[in-house]
Amino acid sequence: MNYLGTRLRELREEQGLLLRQLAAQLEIDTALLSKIERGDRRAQRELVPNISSILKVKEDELIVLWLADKLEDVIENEPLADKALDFIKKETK
Amino acid sequence: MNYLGTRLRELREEQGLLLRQLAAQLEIDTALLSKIERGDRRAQRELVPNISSILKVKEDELIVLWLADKLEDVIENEPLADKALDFIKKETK
DNA sequence: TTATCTTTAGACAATATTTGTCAAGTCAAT
DNA sequence: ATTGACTTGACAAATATTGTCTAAAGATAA
Repeated sequence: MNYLGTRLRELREEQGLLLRQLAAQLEIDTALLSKIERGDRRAQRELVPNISSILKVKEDELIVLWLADKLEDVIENEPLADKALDFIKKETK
Repeated sequence: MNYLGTRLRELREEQGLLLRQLAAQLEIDTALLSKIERGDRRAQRELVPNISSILKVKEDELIVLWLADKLEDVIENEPLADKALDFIKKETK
């Protein structure tokens, strides 16, 4: 899964921006942005606010997606993922 | 939070084992085991099955705790943690 | 108190993982 | 066939994590 990257590509295309244009604004390499959108790399946490302001979308939305990607990285291929999620939801409440 | 380490210490003490005894069986350094129990280090994923067999507790229980610790590492200090957890629970269902 | 045993702390080393870069590649449209 | 947009793969650089060693702290008994 790649929630953030998928959403970024969607937003970028909606706004008719090229990878290199958005990459330039974010001051990152075009290839890296391509990888982020495709889920080959994760965006740095600090990049998310920049992205949200450039693409004019609520920061919270993107942070949730970024976190979801990170959570997925932890639980992928883990049969007990669901139990762990329940556990932690219960614990942190 | 340190779910796994807390539980390990509990189990080890119940069984009257010293750090160095358990560490020896796990073939890890005593100081490292101390850190794991105290949450200063995370156990390696592959260690969990060994631990469960030595302490004679169901592997699943410890894996859930290990995963919970890892999930916590991702969401700690994140105000949107709860939303991300909900999101991913919904998505992976 | 001192001697001994267990556990912890801290600095550092060793490893592993993640992120970033570059150059070359594909693919579509012209 | 050239150009422009994007992707890929190998590698480098940067970060993060895990492990080790030594000394210190804490407890307890002699």
